[in-house]
Amino acid sequence: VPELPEVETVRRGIERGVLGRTVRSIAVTGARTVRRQGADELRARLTDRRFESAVRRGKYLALGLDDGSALVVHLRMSGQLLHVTDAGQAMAPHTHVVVRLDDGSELRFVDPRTFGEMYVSDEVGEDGLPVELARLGVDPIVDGLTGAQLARILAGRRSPLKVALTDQRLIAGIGNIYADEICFRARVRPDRRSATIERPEATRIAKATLKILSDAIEARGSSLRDARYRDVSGDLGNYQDRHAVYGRAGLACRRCGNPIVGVRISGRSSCYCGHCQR
DNA sequence: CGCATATCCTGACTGC
DNA sequence: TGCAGTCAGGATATGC
Repeated sequence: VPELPEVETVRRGIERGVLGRTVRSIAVTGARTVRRQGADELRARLTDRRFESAVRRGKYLALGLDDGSALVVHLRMSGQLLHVTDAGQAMAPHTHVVVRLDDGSELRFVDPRTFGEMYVSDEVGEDGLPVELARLGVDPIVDGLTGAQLARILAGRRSPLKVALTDQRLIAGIGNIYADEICFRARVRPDRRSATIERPEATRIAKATLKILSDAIEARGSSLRDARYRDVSGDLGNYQDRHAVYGRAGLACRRCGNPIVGVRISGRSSCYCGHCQR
């Protein structure tokens, strides 16, 4: 379940190992991964291009190419973008796209559930961001997030706080896991109506957002038990060990010892401490 | 318009 | 032990 910290970890791996490399050839074996353009189009746009930059916004990666276009990648639920230095290494099951680079290494897109996708965007702004990603809201790590900003975002919304936190058009990069963790750290229940969040609470939520996301990036993301998430080197993240509420329904709260409550908010499983969070 | 729900998909887990 | 059924969720389309 890659969210902002996982995608940022992947971005950093790409930045270290792939920038400056040129695409020799690509092989597409999973049509759904390239559904936006099709295999032929992707091959035509990528072949002989050199990777020059790696930009992230929310959960999207945009890998800038030397002709001004960008390879856009979204991992969705189960996608992995691996940088395999030994091309002889066996293909993982559900490898849908292989991009062969001029140093003999390969970028491999692996995705059991096939929700993830990649395509090449022509319209890329000065900031390296494809124009169609402008619909995304504020990225808490790239842009920062203040209490005042968050208060404006939440004002007048009748839906639960968690719905706003995970709405990519408002704030980009937070998914189900980090939304619950942020609410716990801010001591606010995720099912509170956004409009009822008071200014001091908005400040706490904004600060918790920056702290949780940057700690998670430092820990190289969260890899759950069933998790597909791995970084470009195939390594797991460590932040799952520090989850306070996510996936801990029925277990004792690490702060107060009361059982963590599991509920469904807008169709998504959610966990919070009924004692620590108001 | 705003918010809720269904959909895509495979693998891990649950229960009989 | 085996197997059917359930759950997981990011983004988007559709429904109320």
